[in-house]
Amino acid sequence: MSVQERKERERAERERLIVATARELAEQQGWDAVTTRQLAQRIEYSQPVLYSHFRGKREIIGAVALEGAAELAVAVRAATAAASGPRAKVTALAHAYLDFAKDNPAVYDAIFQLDAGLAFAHEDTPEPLKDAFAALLECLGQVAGDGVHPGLLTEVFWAALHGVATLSRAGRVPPEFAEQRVELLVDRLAMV
Amino acid sequence: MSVQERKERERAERERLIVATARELAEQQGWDAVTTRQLAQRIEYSQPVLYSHFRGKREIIGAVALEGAAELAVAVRAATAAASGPRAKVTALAHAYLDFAKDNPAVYDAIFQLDAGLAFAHEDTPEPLKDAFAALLECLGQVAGDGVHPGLLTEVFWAALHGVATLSRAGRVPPEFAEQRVELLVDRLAMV
DNA sequence: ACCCGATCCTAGCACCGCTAGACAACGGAG
DNA sequence: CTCCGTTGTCTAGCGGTGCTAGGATCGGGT
Repeated sequence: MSVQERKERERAERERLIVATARELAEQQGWDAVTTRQLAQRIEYSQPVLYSHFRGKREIIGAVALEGAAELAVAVRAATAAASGPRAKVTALAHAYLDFAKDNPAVYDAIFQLDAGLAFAHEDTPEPLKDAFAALLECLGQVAGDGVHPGLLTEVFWAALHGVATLSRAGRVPPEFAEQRVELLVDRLAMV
Repeated sequence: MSVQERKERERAERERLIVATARELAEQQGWDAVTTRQLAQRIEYSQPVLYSHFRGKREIIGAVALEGAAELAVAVRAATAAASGPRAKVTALAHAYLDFAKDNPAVYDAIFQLDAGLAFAHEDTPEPLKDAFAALLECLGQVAGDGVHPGLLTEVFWAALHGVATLSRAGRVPPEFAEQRVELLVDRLAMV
């Protein structure tokens, strides 16, 4: 059955190629430029090949989103682990989150902005998404303060970060006071 | 010149019809259903007529966005004016904002989510957008606290509201604790 | 009454996501 | 070694999108 195994390996490899190419193209030229024709040409296959791996374009975006969510969780955990003291940890988390959004705008859009057919806040939420939320919760749950549910504070803090991320990237808020905004968020929302 | 005036009036009337129809269709069936063909059919004109009023679809979305921003400003001002005391005013503002987002999802998307080619945070920002921000500033500027720039707090509070609005509408956060989230936001971000 | 400009529509372009059906390549059976 | 059947891939095309060129038609000014 070595033949079949080889084919499966090649197939998995090609699937990774599709996702990586979609991501790369989206970061370079925006998601509008990620058409099935363009994508097929870049991976040097014809369009229908895409549909033998994914049900449609949405599912490709979804794959990029899951990959990105996993990376976001890693980035957040690394940042909080490197900082010492609750306040520094929360500040590091905020920066890690906002930096991820700034450095990977297309991926961030795939996760949160575009409808990639992802379920959230249910038991059938994909693992990477739950894990990304868990990464936030691990840090923020410790600074919720008395009488405040850790999950609730995490949701609100996350929402605030998400708001800052999207509004600043869309130019809806001036970029020069980014640092002060983070400070204000940390000072007031977290009880440290 | 009465003839020319009548024509101008009819033209302005038709422009309003286009915007109103686009908005209605978007709220009913989502922006995806707002195609130039569908829109043209609803106003009982052919497609090219749309392009004699607007440069393209983006500009139509932009018109809906501006209309919505003006309404949002009105709603926020009405809510804060009706409440007495700083804390009640801020809470009312938050509810007015989130209710607007919930009740007019398509319009809210036009303002903040879709790229309608609108400039923000510049001097050439359209008046309704500046005014909507001013409406937030009028209330939140009074609860910034010592040493915090009113504009900065307004931006952060606005971002938090925006985050809550988008994440809850996309089902990325459970709906049952909406009230508690608002309370937490008001309690911590505003100095009241 | 005629002309001419404004106004509107038909038809079409290039692109999109997606799919049916033809075709080739290749492992396994006789 | 040959033939068959499956598996995989491609070409071609469908119905849709935003947008526009060019012709017809209507109506006010002379």
